[in-house]
Amino acid sequence: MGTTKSELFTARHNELAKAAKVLAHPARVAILEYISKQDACICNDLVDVIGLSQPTISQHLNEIKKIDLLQGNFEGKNLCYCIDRKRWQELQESFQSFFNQITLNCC
Amino acid sequence: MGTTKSELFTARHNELAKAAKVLAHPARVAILEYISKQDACICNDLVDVIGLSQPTISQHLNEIKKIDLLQGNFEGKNLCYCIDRKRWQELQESFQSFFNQITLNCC
DNA sequence: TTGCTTTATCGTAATATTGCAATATAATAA
DNA sequence: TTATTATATTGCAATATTACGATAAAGCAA
Repeated sequence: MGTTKSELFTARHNELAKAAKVLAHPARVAILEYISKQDACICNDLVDVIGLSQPTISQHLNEIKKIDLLQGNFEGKNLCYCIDRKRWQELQESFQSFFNQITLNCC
Repeated sequence: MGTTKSELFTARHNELAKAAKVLAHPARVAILEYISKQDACICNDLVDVIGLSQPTISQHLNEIKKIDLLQGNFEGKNLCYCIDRKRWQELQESFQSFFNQITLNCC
């Protein structure tokens, strides 16, 4: 118990849920918003901008990376994180088509 | 520890995260999709359709209710759950504007 | 009334998430 | 070489989530 029974659901449902899980923390929403507005991003900025500790920020970045939303390139000692636009768009379309499928209402 | 530090984030970020959290479980995605396609919905259907126990379904419905996405009316002994279209649209717009705000990319 | 059906709630176990101090790693700067 | 800086990883504590059996509540059917 305590574990999601993923085997009961379709791949599409599991994937949407997985993406939503990443957005299910305000820090990650804020991080994504911040990165999306920078033309260069250094993680250490994030510690100041977000207000969580460096390990915690690093952990959140990792969650975002897991769904392939981040491209990260080391530029010397600095790490430049960017949004993977293609993946971003994919997710956008997933959410969009989920929200668009409402048709009928009985009440 | 273990608790999200909501006070660090804007209301908008917290609210988007809260909505995302509801979508962050495939059962709830499936439930919402199912309800949205019915013109009448009885919870007991969901137990068969989803494949989780009745208490678990009831719990998931409660999570969805918490963000005001469901209207529920008892019709005799049966409970008719419906999507609250207005709220649904609100959330759709929140996600849409979040995904639309990507502007620059450094990589 | 008794029994049946439907949904909600309680209690609890298993697992996941959040957060951070401490530490490790790896590159640059002096 | 020895700092210094930036990021990642480890380990752990606190809390949250997921799931379900048992039970309660509330209506209908007989």
